[in-house]
Amino acid sequence: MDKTFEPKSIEQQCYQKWETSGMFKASGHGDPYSILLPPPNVTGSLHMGHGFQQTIMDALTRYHRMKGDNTLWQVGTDHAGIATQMVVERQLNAQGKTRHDLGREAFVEKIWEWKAQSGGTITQQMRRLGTSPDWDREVFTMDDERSEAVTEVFVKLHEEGLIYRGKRLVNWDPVLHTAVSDLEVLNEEEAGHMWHMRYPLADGSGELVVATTRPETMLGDTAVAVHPEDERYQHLIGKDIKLPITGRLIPVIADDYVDPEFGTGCVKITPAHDFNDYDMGKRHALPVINILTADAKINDEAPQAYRGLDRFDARKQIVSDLEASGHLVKIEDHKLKVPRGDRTGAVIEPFLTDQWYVAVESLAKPAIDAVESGEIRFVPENWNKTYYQWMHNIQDWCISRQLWWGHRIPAWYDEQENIYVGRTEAEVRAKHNLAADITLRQDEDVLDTWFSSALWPFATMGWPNDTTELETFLPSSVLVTGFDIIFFWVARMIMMTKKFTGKIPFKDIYITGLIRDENGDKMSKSKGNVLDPIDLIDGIDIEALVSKRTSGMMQPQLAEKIAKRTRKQFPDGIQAYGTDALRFTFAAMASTSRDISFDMNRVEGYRNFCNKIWNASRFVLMNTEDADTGREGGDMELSLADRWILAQFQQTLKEFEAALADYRFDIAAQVAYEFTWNQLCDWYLELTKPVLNSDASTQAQKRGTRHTLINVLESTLRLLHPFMPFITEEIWQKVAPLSMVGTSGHSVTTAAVNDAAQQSIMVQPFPAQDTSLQDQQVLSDIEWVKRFIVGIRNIRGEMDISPNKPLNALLRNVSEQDSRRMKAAQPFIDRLARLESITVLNAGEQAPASATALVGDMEIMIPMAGLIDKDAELSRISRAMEKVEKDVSRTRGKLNNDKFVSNAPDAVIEKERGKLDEGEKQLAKLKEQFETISAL
RNA sequence: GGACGCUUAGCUCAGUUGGGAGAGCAUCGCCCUUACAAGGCGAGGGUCACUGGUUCAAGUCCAGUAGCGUCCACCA
Repeated sequence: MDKTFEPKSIEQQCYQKWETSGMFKASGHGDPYSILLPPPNVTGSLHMGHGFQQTIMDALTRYHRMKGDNTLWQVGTDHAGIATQMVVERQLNAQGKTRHDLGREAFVEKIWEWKAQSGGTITQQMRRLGTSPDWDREVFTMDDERSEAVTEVFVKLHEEGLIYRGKRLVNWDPVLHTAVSDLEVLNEEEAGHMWHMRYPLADGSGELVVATTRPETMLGDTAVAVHPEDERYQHLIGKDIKLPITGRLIPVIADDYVDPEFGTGCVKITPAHDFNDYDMGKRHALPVINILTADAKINDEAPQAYRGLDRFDARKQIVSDLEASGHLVKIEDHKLKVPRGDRTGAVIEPFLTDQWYVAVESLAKPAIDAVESGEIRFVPENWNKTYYQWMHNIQDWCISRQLWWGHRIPAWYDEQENIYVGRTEAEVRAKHNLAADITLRQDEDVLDTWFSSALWPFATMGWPNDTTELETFLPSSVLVTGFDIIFFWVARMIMMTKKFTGKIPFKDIYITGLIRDENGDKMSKSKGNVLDPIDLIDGIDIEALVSKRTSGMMQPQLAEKIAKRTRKQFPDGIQAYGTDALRFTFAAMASTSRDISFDMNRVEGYRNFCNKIWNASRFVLMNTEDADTGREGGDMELSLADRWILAQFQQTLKEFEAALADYRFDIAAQVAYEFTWNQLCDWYLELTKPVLNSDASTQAQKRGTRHTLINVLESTLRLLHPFMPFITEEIWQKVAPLSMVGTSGHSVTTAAVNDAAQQSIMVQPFPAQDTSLQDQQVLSDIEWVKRFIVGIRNIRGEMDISPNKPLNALLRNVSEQDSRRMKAAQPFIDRLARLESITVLNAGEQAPASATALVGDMEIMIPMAGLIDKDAELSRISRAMEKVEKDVSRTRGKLNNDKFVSNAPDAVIEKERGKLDEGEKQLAKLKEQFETISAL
């Protein structure tokens, strides 16, 4: 084995072996365990959020597969209507063309070409991440079967009256020329103005002043509203206003929606261009005058002078015209929420159009019940509040989009605009007895992408057909996703899956945090702080990184700043850390917090961890290859250390599995890391050396230690495998033949998997918990040994004694237990503390001036002669005394408190008493030492 | 306006049903000891945001304050 771990050399070939051998398939036996991959955009590429969530899903998948479950990770991609259409449109624009130049059919053809070309990117990147979904079951939201499901759901909901077509105000994106749902509109506070405008009464008897943030909409005003009890305006209610510029007459109406305190207390009402005004218009039967075109220019309803102007140019014009005619009272600065499309950033216009809607109220009820009853569980739990809050106020869902890329709506119109909904045109004709000479045209619109996503849990399992997969893998075990799509996706899946299968879509919803940059900022192209998981795996030089971050930008003027910052943060580019280090980092960061600042230092730390595993394995292999590890039998004697590491491993295993059951991947990672590095490497490997390297050890002892060494390593690799698939596989290949693997003859592999697959760690059983190995006596014995060794190391460190210099130790106040432990552990102590001799002093025997360490009541003394700096030792002792004193006085205070003694549980009091006793003894000894040394 | 979250070591974060403040990284000292310098051994470092309450006992429970953040709704 090489001296350092080189991830690049093993990962790709290892993955290929896994994939081709069929080990990613559900085994067909055991309890079903399944996870749905939230389908990424088919033409997208992997970002940190994907890497994070997919690591978690893969860890769960690999863990359950090893546990012997019938494990399926269902994979697929999403057509991502708006996003994908925009990408291809932008490519066309670069050639000076628009999609309209091509026409719908040719444009859609172009998108399919783009999909064919770049559609594999993200799934290839998932492979780099080591994910293990069943690739043979990969689906696409617009493939034939998923499209069939979409049509089926649409038609059925329509038959039940739960999908309807209606003319309403919608959120209109004037750049995309499509309606979007409420969720796709972002309301950000922006600086704007409030214009106060004079509206004269038609009879010339006076005027009122309205305040508005959108003066241009006055062209479509059809009323002015005041509060019914507003005394200032009582006399005006019912009168007519003569609208400036257009000269139209509009009434003054009373409606308690108006807040008399705000603005002037008079509100201009524009039903066609404001949601609240629209409602009020309905209440008062006001006319609805639409003044905008689909690209948000003034239309022909307005006076000639304004026609064709963009709404913001029209605003300027109208304000200046009102000012000229004396109708403008004042302009105030005003902060307001501006609605913008989440894709385009364009200001969204409320716009009156015909759209398709899902009536969600009846679907929401069972979906709420499913969470309230506990059938579906959010993790962390408090996300259910977010869910309830939205579900209880849910509005009908606008599902039609005026795009070309997506599922075409299965509705047809005849020449009289009658609507027919059906699976196909033929079905529609048959059902409604429409003669062949009646021309039908299909609805031009496509469905919201989230409509097909909502069907994911059952559409991926073959619905509407009755399949064994539906029976076996629905509901899935857990959904792993971010809180940003609870409404978009999670809620809608619950509604649709309940509706069409009667089942819940998944049992647990594990909501991950959002990965942010090292400053806690969201990663975005325009901020130039995006990290690509693949770059962390393979590394990237600074020039490539800068050009990646600054190319294809929407705002090229930011490029320079971004380049500068990038060069500062990564002067030497990014190192290649490898997949396992990245995955382990993701796992270790998956705590309960909702924002996760990604810290490059941690990746480096976990890369070092990989190297640690690598080198520990080298050590084990050096000592077990070509040696007798007990695989073929033979006498074995396990040392104290051997039994200790087995007990420690069991403890770790238990905590690890408990953490996974709670989706606490951070704890699981922490526990595994701590065991591997701080127990296995720092102590156990060192403790094997005295056995293996000593001529005094018997064959049985050496065999026992080698046996333990190789098998604990083998088990540890299996423990770590769900997080670190590659390095564990690579090492396991060398370790397994020396260990007991295969000798007991059981494996979780499916019968369909070929023999080569048997040679993989990923289909080995996960380590089994075995309480008989959790020997408390052994654990505390080694605890004692560690304290002994650390005590001496401590003296060395403080006294600047070289670790190489052999020392002679004296012991005083040695109990029977101490003697027993000494006997069992002396070779360990001699080696690790580098002692030349250990002498036990008899009671009353005079000790020379020494530096001292305490292990319980026992004193370890290193005679000072020629070694020790007196002042240093004195300051060391007084520091120790201070610590103990602080503890003792606090404990004594507690025990002197009657209320504590009478109220606290006995166990707690006992513990405190023991602590006090121990502390006082220690203090006495420290004092004695201090005096001895002072006297020198 | 409503809901939710955060504030613990220089940095990034853990801290279960209340019972002796932890990890990684960074810092300081010693060490190329035959697995590993991407390493070993040791050390220093915290008024747990603030105020009050409950309790024998509060980082942990309750109330309030301040700062930061997210989501939802929205007054033209």
